[in-house]
Amino acid sequence: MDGRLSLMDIAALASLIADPARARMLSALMGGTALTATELALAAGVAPSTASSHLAKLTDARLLAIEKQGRHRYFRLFDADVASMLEGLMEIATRHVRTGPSDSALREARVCYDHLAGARGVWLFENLRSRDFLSETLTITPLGHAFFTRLGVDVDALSRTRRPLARTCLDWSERRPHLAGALGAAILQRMFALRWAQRDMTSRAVIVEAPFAQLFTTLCA
Amino acid sequence: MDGRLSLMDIAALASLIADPARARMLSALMGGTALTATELALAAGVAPSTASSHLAKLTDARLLAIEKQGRHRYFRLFDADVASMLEGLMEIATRHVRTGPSDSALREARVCYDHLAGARGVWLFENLRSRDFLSETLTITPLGHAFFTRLGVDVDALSRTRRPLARTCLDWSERRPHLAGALGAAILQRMFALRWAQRDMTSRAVIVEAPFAQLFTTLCA
DNA sequence: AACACACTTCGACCACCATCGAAGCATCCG
DNA sequence: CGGATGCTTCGATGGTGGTCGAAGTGTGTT
Repeated sequence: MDGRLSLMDIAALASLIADPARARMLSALMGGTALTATELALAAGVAPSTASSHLAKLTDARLLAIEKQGRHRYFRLFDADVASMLEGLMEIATRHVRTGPSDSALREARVCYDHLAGARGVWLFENLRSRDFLSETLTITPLGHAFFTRLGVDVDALSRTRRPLARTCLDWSERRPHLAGALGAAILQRMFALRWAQRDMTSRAVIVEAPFAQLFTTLCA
Repeated sequence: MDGRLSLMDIAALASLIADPARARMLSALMGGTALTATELALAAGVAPSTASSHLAKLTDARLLAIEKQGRHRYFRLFDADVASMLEGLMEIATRHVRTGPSDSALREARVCYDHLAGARGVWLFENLRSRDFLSETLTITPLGHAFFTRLGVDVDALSRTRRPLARTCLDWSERRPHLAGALGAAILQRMFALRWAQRDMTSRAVIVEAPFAQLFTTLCA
């Protein structure tokens, strides 16, 4: 609303997340896809008017960003840092819970904002590192450039964007890093396009096709 | 209270942090030193009875741990993961605030739970990496082992503890990683012992002595 | 044994804010 | 130019939870 950048303390930020309806909205948006106000109202289980009030607050605080499109307003997480902060909260919130069967799929593979997380995400990152496609400082090596191009990722186009190319993000289920940033997002997109994986429509889970590891390894050669 | 591990959702966790008094307590404990209930009541600006109620909730949720000592009860952050989660919140909460003069000391050097953060913390970590004292997977190299021993850190003793030896922690002011884990904590301890740095008693700030970088470099040789 | 100190429990009070429905705007469609 | 859809604003309501002081419990001190 007001254009000024708001000074926020940690309590004010936490109170935004502390409301169950808002938390459900944020969780829904952790999937990375932008959703309309109506969809978010449904996800949160509140009336449209209530949802509207919540969304205004989250947008004001720059936790969410709006993309207007026709008569729809699509809400998404403001950026990957917000997603990362939310993952950090989840890590603590779920730390004492021993994995129930319900979320085993999430632990296996899930979307973290716009890149791959979970066991498969960590596996992917460690593979890229050990094959020397990514240097220790997370720059793309010549070897990696060739590989990503084979995968269908336009590395040069990515590096022209303002977004950092490769970053790590601590995985709350594996407690080891996985790949984030523009490259992480692009890889997941290619995985979907190549049918190596597909989204579960009802959650953040990603269903990775069985021969994924083999396909990946083949492409490396 | 109850011995069972509580299932918590992200909203419940956030609501614990959302109260201003509790947030002030947590911030005070980010300094790493354990504090008594009375001290925390003072820091939060509430009556002892109110503070007691807050502290019970935070302890129940395993955000805090208690150390009984005589007729005092010392409260501290449960572990480094909790501290890291709080840093993540701070990163988002302060992201649009351009550095006021008041916190320039904090940006320069501060305690993050029990290790060094801020510009000096990031500098330290990058130095240890580039001198190959720490490998890319954050294990201690033979070269590093010798250096840390010279510094007065008993690496072998540290590696016998359950705590991970070296981890990274994203610095909210620098937005690059600094060193956490048992090694990070031990190094800061040695810096205090060697008078390379000293704590500011009123905040998380750390006053690093001017010749620190030179002393450090000399020891590397 | 008596006192002082550190902290907790209890009960009453009050403020904040999430919630809803109804009505108001805005945008697209026929 | 209606009419429908998507979303927001407004006003009223109610519950949750933070707050304090006073009294209670336990632990050292003299």
